[in-house]
Amino acid sequence: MARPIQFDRTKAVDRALVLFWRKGYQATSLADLLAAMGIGRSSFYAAFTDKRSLFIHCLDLFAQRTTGLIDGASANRPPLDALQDFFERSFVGTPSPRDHWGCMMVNSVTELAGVDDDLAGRASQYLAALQKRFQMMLEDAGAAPAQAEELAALLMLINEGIRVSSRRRLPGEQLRQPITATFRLIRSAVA
Amino acid sequence: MARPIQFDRTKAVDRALVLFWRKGYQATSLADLLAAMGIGRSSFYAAFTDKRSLFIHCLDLFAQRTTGLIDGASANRPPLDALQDFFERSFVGTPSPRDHWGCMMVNSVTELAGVDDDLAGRASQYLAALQKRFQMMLEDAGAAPAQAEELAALLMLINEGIRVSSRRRLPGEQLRQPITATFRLIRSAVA
DNA sequence: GCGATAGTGAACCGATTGGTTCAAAATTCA
DNA sequence: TGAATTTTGAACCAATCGGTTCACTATCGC
Repeated sequence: MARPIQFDRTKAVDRALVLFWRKGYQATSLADLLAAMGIGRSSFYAAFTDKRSLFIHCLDLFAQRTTGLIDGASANRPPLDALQDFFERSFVGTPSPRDHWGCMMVNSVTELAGVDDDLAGRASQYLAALQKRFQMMLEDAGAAPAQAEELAALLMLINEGIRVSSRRRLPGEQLRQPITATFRLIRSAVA
Repeated sequence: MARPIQFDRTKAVDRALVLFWRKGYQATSLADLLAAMGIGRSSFYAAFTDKRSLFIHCLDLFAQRTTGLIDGASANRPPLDALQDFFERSFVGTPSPRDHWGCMMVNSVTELAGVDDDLAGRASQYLAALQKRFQMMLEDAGAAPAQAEELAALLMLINEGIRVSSRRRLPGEQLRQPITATFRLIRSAVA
């Protein structure tokens, strides 16, 4: 009865990421993690130090993948189109269950602010970096620096709103329309 | 040394509400609640049944007060002005610490979706009711029904975004500007 | 083959979780 | 005043929390 060989680290992290994403930090127990990752307690602590450390790692990974998602949409396309795509792709045409998990950074901020300010601050920093990205793309689209900053702040508000709303399992229709309206505003302002 | 007489129920509930608002459901322990409310365990369970029941009660109260806040702003004023006030009052000119607590309904949705769907659903319902309120005020301002519905959805997105951002302790400047921009859009669309 | 290393499951740990019990004390009403 | 009724704190409960220890086993380099 050959015992399962050494576990696949990246796959285990992915499983953990999904759990943290869906249920948040506190509601994800060690037992949940071990079951999902398919490893034992001792292996867990040997490989990831801590529940908290693993969470930080997952949050890191999530942020990295999110910016990667923007990069992917930016290939050879007008910056505004890519930006709009980033928002619409999140829930339109994606019948994936992820649609209802929101954004791990937004979730972490709301769950952990005032509880674990270090973790919440990390998540907030990643969101700030994402917002800077919005800003740069708006400048690429021809917006003046001050205008790009203002519009990026508006986009981040919309982004946070979308992630919260998606957790509410609201019909996608209610999300798509405000996005197109916002981008109509942006395009007319930039042009 | 006269023992303190029977505790003030409404004051105790208020203290609990603040705790739940700031730290969320899970991170608020019974010990936290008892200390803040100034009562003993047995009194707690006799009066409020449950931690969960008390939370529901507080969430209820929060939603009720939020709509009350809109009503307060609506007295003898153009509906759009009142609506805009509701958004700007949340963080401008209010040096209160509440500014950084966000919205208990938004917090509850993100924290509890997928963990306690009953509680999360309740919070979501209250948000939906608030959105209906937005919609009615937009209609009062002269918007066509379909347009009012769309703009209300946009406003709810902005609202959720603001509450998340306020938890991040972002400078109020970054919130106020997108709001005025959004209302500029709304006013031009409704007129 | 062998020794070193890495990975593993199970037992165990103290602390904390939300919740119950109960006798004593404070209040109410006659 | 004295009996009935609330209200109270403290002790207690099982369950779960995150984390550690350790002997055993698979793997890898030689």
